[in-house]
Amino acid sequence: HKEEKHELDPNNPVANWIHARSTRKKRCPYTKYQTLELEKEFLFNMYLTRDRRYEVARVLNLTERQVKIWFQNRRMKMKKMNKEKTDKEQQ
Amino acid sequence: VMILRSRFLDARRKRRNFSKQATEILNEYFYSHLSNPYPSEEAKEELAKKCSITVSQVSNWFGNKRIRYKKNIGKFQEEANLYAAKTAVTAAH
DNA sequence: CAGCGTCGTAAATCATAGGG
DNA sequence: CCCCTATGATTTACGACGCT
Repeated sequence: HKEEKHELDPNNPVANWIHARSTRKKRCPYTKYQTLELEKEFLFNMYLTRDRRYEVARVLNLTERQVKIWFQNRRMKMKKMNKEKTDKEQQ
Repeated sequence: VMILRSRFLDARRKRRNFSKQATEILNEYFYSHLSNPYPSEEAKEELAKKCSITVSQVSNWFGNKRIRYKKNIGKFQEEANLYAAKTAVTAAH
């Protein structure tokens, strides 16, 4: 399936690859404190209510969008870890 | 305590480079699908089996390869020619 | 339609393996 | 042994699509 922007240049082998849009925000590594607090919140509940999201974002000086996406990524990470664990147990 | 925990978790990053044969298989796929180097889930499973690595590792390898290739195509030109020639020989039987 | 969910990925960064 | 860079893994940020 398609994702993000595709360039249109017949001669370049990379032309039809997926490319991030130039408007995408550059990845900004979170501080140890921010990550620790996010992990604590995740331990409390894997899914955020709107109020918790607002509060966590305010305290950590992140946007609500960043907090929302952090939780989405964290759930995918957990899923991956669980999969690797069960894969290992199955031979 | 958290320091010890983070050190433990970072231990997951302990790794060995993939075998020469595995890298060979991955590169053959990459360069023979250069216009669309996005293996399907099934293709990833097959590659993982052939390379004796996990599907996640195959995904990581392609993600890293695509970005690093794109960032400096010139640096990979020799490698690209090598695998292109190899594929041509295979196709010629 | 708004809005949050997953899935797969880009791109940057991390941590170290390994070679000179 | 000491750099140094190549390499595999992890971390942010989205686009595409799903469901309600």
